[in-house]
Amino acid sequence: MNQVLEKKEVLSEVEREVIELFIRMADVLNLPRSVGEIYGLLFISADPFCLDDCRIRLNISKGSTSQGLKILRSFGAIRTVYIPGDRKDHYVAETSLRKMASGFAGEQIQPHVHNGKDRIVRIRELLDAHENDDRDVLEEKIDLLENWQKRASKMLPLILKLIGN
Amino acid sequence: MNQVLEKKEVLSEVEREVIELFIRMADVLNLPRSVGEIYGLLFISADPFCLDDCRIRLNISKGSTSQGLKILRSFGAIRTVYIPGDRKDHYVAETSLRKMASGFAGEQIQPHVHNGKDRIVRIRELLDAHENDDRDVLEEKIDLLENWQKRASKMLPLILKLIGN
DNA sequence: CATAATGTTCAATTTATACTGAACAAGTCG
DNA sequence: CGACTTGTTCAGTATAAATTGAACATTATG
Repeated sequence: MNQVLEKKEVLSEVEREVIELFIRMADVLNLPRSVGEIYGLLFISADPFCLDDCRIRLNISKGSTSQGLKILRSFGAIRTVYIPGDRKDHYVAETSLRKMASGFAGEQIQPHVHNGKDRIVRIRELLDAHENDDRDVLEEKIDLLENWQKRASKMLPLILKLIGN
Repeated sequence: MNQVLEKKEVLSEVEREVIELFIRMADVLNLPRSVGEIYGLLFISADPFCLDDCRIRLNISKGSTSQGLKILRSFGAIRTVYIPGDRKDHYVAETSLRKMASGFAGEQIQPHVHNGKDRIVRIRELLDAHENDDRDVLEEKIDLLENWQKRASKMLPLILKLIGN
């Protein structure tokens, strides 16, 4: 019976609009569309949804839904709620901007920043090793790069502070 | 003769590394790879380069180069320098983080924020028009959305201030 | 233990995006 | 003016990324 009814669960216009808003946000943040869809659905819904609820209402695949939930979990944009007597995981949207932003920063931004730092070190090594005609000019550029890098590192926590609660 | 020599201009290891760094940055910022390549090349080079200089050294197409320079110009990441007796435009990388960030914010972020604001207004209209069973809950969610939107709007200039010079 | 429920993984596919290069202005020079 | 230089545009193509769906692992349940 459940299988037959799957298609019936349909989104209201408001729900569709909200989800579209989050699709755009996901795009800006370089996240898959499906992540935006899922978060949007959970955000606008009153009750916790399980994987299949999301899959059916958004009409996306099991794989996408699983991946999307995983990503959302990874930076704390959703959390699970326990529902007695149900084996499935149920999710609700986290609504603390602070939490999500810091999760996102830690998961999706920090790695890049860190990677960049490593790369600059590597570049400096290359520069020191090689005998180069215009080393001074290059050296200055790398200094500038490093300066940016350091500023970026200091900015991140500061921005999170700014966001407040 | 120029055509024959085109291929000779080759990138040093340091140049290649720096360019790769900017390719990564471009990726984080959701910009085409070629934009990162071009900026990286201009950043690390001592002299102004014209479109063809970039194209040849990076071994990318004319179209990509033209588009890439256009994007970089659009948010002030590069500027032209006049070279007497040369009809071509010559570019150098802008190195003021402040300038670039505010250009980027204005060109690539603000439109999305603005678009989001419009969308929220639309959603509120929908909600007011429609007779809905759980309007109160939805209303609350939209309030929250609007709150985020407003905070984001206020944050942008604040962050630019933080960046400093 | 066999069956079912739930979620994950991943190769194949689809979709979105960027890149290419040739055609096309627009301007310059002799 | 006619040939050349320079840069833009855009249809076609290539590339990267997300999605699908079926196979799989894991755990529960009778």
